[in-house]
Amino acid sequence: MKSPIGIFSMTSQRSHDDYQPLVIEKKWQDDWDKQNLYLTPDSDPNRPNRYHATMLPYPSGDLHIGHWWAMAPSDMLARFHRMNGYNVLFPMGFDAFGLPAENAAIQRGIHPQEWTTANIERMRGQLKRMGAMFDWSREINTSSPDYYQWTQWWFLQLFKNGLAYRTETLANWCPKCQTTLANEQVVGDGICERCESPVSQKSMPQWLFKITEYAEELLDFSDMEWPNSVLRMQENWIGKSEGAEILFEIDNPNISEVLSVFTTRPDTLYGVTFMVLAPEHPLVNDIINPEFSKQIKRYQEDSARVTEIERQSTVREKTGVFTGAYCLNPMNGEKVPIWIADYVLATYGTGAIMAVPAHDQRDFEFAQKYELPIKVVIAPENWSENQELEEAYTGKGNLVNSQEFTSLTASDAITKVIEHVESNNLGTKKTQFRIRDWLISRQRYWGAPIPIIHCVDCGTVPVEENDLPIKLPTEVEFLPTGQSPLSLAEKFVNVPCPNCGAPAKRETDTMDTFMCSSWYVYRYTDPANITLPVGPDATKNWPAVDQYTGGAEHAVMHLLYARFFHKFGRDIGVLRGNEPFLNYFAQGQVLGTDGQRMSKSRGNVVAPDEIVDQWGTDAFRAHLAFMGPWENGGPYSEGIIGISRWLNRVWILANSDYSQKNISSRDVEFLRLVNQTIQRVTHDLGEKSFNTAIAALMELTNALSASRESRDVTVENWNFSIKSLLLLLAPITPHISEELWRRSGEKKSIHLESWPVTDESALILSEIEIPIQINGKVKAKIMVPTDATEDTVLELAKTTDQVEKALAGEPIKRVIYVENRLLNIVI
RNA sequence: GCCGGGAUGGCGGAAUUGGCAGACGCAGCAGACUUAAAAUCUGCCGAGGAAUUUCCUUGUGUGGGUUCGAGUCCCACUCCCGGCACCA
Repeated sequence: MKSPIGIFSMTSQRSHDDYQPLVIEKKWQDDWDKQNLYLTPDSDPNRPNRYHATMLPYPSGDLHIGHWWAMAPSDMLARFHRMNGYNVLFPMGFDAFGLPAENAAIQRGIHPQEWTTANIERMRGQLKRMGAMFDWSREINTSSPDYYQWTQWWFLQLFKNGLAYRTETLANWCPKCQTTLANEQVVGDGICERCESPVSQKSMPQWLFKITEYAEELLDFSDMEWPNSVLRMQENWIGKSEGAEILFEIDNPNISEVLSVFTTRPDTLYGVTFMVLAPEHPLVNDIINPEFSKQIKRYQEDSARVTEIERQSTVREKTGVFTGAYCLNPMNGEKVPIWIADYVLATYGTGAIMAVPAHDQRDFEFAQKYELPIKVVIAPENWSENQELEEAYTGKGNLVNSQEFTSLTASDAITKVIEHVESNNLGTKKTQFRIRDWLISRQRYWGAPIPIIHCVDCGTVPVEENDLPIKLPTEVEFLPTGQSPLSLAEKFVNVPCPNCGAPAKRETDTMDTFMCSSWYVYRYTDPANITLPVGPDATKNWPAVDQYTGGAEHAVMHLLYARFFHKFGRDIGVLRGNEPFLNYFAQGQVLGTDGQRMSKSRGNVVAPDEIVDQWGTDAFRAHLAFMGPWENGGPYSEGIIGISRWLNRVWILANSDYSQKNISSRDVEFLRLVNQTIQRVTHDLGEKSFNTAIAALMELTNALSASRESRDVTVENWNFSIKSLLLLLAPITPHISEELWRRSGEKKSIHLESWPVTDESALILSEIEIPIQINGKVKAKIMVPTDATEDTVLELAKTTDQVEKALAGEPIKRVIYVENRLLNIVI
């Protein structure tokens, strides 16, 4: 592929120079920088604030096409709103802590700090070449002490409010990254979100945040305009179930503990024929009948060896063993055998279930395998007593075999049974969530240290806020050993207890990097604040992000954590409002031209720098925006040549010395098209439909080319159309727009101009072409006055040859006329 | 299994409320300009047919339906993508 740029003939008869994007792009980027064009004031008396943000990049080394795909249209959107009279904040920064820095540093034998700083330098330059309106005065770097001091501050607030706690817990352990992971970071069939290794389980003391405290509120999406798919993902992840916790007495006078289970189907309580505990359930060892202890032990050991992935496989055949113990059904006192089986998860509900094989497929399969009784208590349609089920019946129906509850509908019975157990202290109504607390401990080096000191006498002591930041020591051996690298840094670890002064030890785990990105959008609004992460003036000016953009792969990670942080921040009086991101738009993912994910091994990586070198930033921006709907993503298209041709035509048009040659009546039509284009582009950019906005601009360009040839509109109208075109282009292709704007004699930047307004009166038509259908098939098209009545149109239609022929004297049964749309004659 | 989204020419895609399917662009074909190429400009471009500047038939994943009229609404299904998954 050879670049057409810069090889245009110099001998052409054109009166202007050629379009050289690289030259003008550099020129204007420097100029904008010099005049601080994109510095955003905290407020502006004449322009309401509007906050746009796009997810900040991880400084991996090079800006890749995914960054462009996410950020270039985001910039167009921010610029569009800026031109529409808002004081738009559109900041940029770097999410700089995290494993890749550490891994790269280990590979290259340099410090993660060095690697990160170099990458940020490089990527900042690449971002500047994008020509976006980023306000660089507010740039943040989450790995700088000025920033992570406040990440630590957030930890302390969570700790002081009882929402951060440390506990020995089974955690997801990535053997390759040598660190624990949050549930949200384990993807697919139990693999690490970062390195794609299979994740195992490991028990160790870990710090967690009680995101579960906010589970209910996190399900309230009422203040948010988000894609439905992302809301449903969060909803599924939070996983609310309503039901009851029911208490079963153990049938053994020596045991005082009761067995508690969670069920969403208290209506099926009379159908319980056995109980199942998870193998790890703490009650197992207490209730076990000694005769059975050997096989129970063996089963527990076996299931501990089975990986979490295998255990959660739905196709795996269910296994279990009888404990020899029984409990009593609280409704009727029936003796119910207690089993253990690993299809019951220790980590959900109470880690124990009441099994109702007739109405739960899993219990049904288990009962069949171990020949346990199956008792129907909800009658399927046309079911007769003692008829055996083929599978569990989970549908609606009325209760049978359920004493006083018999013949109630299942949904009524749920309420009645809950009332019954509550009034008899046999259980309570209960809402259960699937979401677990957020595990934030990482046993790696390149993260913010957790500001906690462990003292033998005082226990877990928070660092004084005045002592922040707790700086990450630089002289540390950070090779992954499974042990926190900070634990080897003696100077760091050994400190006096802030409480009693006795020798104590610092916490040596670092924080999950998702903590850094949970609050970063506020820091942009108040980047220099030295007393708070964000001050009250800033939250007043910028209470929330009005428009957030970024990939949906963060649906249940970043986007959920940030909502949790915001609600917590509100509750401690630091933040305003209920949500961090009022509008969120998830752009799709760009793939290689082969439709596969871009990767070096596949050799299908499209390098943005090369494209910019060859075609220019403006062409690349417009090309990305023109490829298709932003939310779809898809294979990268090679067709940037089309955009390049178009911009070249714009260049020629705007540089033309236009003079009118023919007096005509085309001016009305011409102005209509210009105004229609203003209307379409305004609508489309507002809807983030960049591809159709560009199509409309191309149509206008084509029409202008024709008018340039025919030279039959006034100079005034011509100039108006060119200015309109440049203004409409400004958010999409900021550099060529600026160059041509200034060449037209304007002294101020086009990016300080207002968005053009549609002249509605120019859109009014006196005549319109409408199709004439016979039985729904188009037979003719006729011009009619826009205010024509049905009768007029029908008479006009009848006079056309095609309609006359098609009617062939048949009587007209019916006429449908849609004003200014169509006429359909039914015969 | 559950939740969400999708399927339109050779390709990317367009189509306010049910109202002319295929805008805009790529690729392709033909032409103008040119010594030539690039650039620029013009025309053609879903399929089949009539023997062709026009007209007919057909056509938006499949099968039904509603309607004067369906890419769009309803029912059933197939395939693809994303998420969750023994969650009681």
